[in-house]
Amino acid sequence: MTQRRRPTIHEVAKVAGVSISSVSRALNGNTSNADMVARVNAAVRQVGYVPSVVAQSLKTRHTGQVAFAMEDIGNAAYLEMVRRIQPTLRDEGYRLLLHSTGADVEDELGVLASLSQNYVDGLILCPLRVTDRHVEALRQTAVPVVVIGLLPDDVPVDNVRADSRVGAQLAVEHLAEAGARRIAFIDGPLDTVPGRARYDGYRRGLAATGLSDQTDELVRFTDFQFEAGRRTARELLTAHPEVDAVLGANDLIATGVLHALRELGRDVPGDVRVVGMDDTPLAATSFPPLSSVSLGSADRGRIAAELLLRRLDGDDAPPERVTVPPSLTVRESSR
Amino acid sequence: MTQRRRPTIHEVAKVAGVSISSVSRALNGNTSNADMVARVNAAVRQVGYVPSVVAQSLKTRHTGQVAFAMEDIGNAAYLEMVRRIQPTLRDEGYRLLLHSTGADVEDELGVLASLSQNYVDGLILCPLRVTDRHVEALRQTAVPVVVIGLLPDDVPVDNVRADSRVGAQLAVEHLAEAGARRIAFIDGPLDTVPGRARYDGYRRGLAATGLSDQTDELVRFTDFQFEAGRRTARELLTAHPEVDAVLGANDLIATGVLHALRELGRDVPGDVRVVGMDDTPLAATSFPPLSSVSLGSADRGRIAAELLLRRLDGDDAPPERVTVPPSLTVRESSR
DNA sequence: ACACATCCCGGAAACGTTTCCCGCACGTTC
DNA sequence: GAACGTGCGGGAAACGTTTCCGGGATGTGT
Repeated sequence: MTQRRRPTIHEVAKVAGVSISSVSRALNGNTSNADMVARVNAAVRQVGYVPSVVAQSLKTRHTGQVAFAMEDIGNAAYLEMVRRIQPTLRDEGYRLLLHSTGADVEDELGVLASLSQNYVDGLILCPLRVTDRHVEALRQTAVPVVVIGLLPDDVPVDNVRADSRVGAQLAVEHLAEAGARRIAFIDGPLDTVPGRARYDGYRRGLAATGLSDQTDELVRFTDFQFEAGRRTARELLTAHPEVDAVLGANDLIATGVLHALRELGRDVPGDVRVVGMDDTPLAATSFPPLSSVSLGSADRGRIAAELLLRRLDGDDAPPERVTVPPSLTVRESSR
Repeated sequence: MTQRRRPTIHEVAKVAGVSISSVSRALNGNTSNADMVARVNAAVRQVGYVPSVVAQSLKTRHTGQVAFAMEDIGNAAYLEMVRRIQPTLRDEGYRLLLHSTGADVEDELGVLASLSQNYVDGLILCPLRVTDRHVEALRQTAVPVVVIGLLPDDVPVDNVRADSRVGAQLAVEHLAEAGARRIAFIDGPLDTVPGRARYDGYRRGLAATGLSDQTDELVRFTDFQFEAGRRTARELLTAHPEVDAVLGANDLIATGVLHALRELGRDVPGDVRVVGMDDTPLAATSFPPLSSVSLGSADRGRIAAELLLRRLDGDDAPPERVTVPPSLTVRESSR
């Protein structure tokens, strides 16, 4: 554990018998003298030189780092995004900084503010809510930002979004097509962006399938969690035994629904069909395997990373907006 | 989007009418002159100054960054770790860099090597396997490293480990106590660290409960995945219908086992009891809810972060080894 | 053979901080 | 009132790179 100081470019230069400028040029491929390159490389190996990225960053004004900020990496959708963002960035030589904001809007704004400390070259942000202060901060960031999620039209920032409204509609249409007539919906909180969009999609789905005489008596709002889904489904199905299909606003809720149905002795999909949303790994492992609407989390992550990379590459085209279409994966729970 | 250059400490100094040294001192709390502090702060606000962490890093020789490297963040155990590591580090002002190595040992070594680029102050590493080259690299890292997982005794590095051997043994003893006599085991690959340890624990559990006359005919090795578990369980249970309990080497495998049993028309836990390992969220949402051995992923993450923070704080006590004890959560699948 | 363009390499500045060192003003003590 | 210690603030060096610039050597065309 000898803490000898790391060799610098100066030692390399001395050993190779050249100037530090030449070392720098040789290492960065800005020289055509093959002999020089060979000598420098030999010296580098001899002294065990590794460039200091910090010094490089100071000089070149970019860090090779990108941050991804979201509420909680434990959320399956964000997890899928990270899994795609990281390799995409790494292939281009960028490191990924992870920032879980918790449900804290202040913290989210803090991330945006801290960008001017310039330890990152760019940011991918999944905001919980977009407040005026977000918009303000987004307008004047020092580095490129890509936002995943809904964003007002006039914010000049690259934007990748899912279409969970269409996704929910898709699910309702699928259920109706399979013969369901009393389609219940267990949503998350209505004052969240996805909660609202999914509710709208549900209503549109009913309208599109001629079931819109149905009032909201089959709709419940709760948390995007397993237990919440289970409890809520139990109440709903006890009060409305005529329900023949349930859409859960995410896979956790839908899995809770499956449990509730089992407890109530109802067969899935025989008595009641169930569809979830997000198409997380949970959908395939639940019983019965859960039909689920994929909102393309992985794709959104990849696209966001690609958009950001383009910006980092100097592209200054106008901000782009990409909407990833949802797709339904039908499994046994609604077959 | 005016790309005005960010103000530096020099502008602040000019506006405040003091030297840059004084600005630095005032900002870092190294001055006792309250008036000076006030003037500097005013100037900072006026010009909108934010210190460059890169320049600070170059000068102070630490970056405020810590890396966490593991195989795949998609793995629930690693995910739990990250969820604890990140806040723990953040509370002390450190940022977290995420590095998924994929199943690539070279990449893992690359992470270790890149530490000498000193863009991080420390590393938390979950190695897949520990080769001689790992040991060598770990001996001479430039920054503190904490390894989560098994590590040879003579590697002078802080180490946090689970005891998955005892964990597996715990599960077997629990199953035996509940009345099981023919306890099968579906393990991951035997040439992985956890695969080996869990197999050993399984054998010890059989020995401890007087079932060790049982040969390995009830043991299978496959991947740590859902489909693998399902397929393997189907084969195993077809060949050995007398099996009255199955231990899955992780929750994914065990969930696969639950599906297989349902397909074969066997009741859980009536005909066959099932226990998984890792106690991931999946255990609570599967049907029936899965008993599972927690290996304390979250705790391991937290402890690793705390150990690292101590090192970063300058503690040079001898390397520490912490073993987190497993604990069994009994749910319906083995009740 | 001379002028000129071209190419390489070394010196030095710059990136934006922190911190060492020193001079100076001030307060204290005799 | 002079000598001394104390403390505060400014100048400058340093962290480790990249890159601009200029000088010398080399090559080419007439």
